[in-house]
Amino acid sequence: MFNKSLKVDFYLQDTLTVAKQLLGKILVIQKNRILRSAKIVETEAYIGDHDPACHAYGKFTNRSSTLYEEGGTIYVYFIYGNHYCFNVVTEPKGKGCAVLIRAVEPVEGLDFMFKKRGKNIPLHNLTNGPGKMTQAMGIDESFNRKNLFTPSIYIFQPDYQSDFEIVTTTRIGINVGKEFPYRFYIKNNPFVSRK
DNA sequence: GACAAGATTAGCT
DNA sequence: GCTAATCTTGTCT
Repeated sequence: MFNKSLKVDFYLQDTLTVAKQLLGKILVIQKNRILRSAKIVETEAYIGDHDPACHAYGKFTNRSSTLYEEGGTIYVYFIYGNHYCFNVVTEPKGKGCAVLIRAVEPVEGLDFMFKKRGKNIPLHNLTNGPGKMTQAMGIDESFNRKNLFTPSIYIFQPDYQSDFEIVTTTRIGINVGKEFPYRFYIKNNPFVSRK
């Protein structure tokens, strides 16, 4: 399976292109001998050079330094005292761009996910939000600055996939840069965080 | 060293 | 729909 991993060229593309093309792809994590995988159903783009909501906008800090790495690097940060957010760095080194994975549809490792999220929650609440999907998949700060080209974490295009429609909207939970239509999700997918 | 804000979530009304 | 919880990061002193 690992040999199907997306190559660095995919992540070096324009950030909006990557954000849209990540929909339908499968994120795989194998850590502590437990495999879990999920289909990406919702993403948001953050673009350093003109986007005030991006952590890399107008500044190079300790936290945002990861965003200036080459496309395919993983950027994980802690927010609101409770949650991790999982991002994929895009474009060539030095650009400061990334795609936030906001929601996924569980494929493998459901036992692991329910154990992490709580045994009695409804299936559709397992991974339908940026903090929820990191908790379910077991993503924490130890993944920050790693890349998506290792057997322990990677993304691939499944062989068979039914067609889907992409919905484009503005992003959620931010106070600046609200006007940019940089959020994308798979229409009618029950794991999308919000309509 | 202090302080405010934040790419969220769960729980209650 | 509204709000508390919770703590890291960046900025200013």
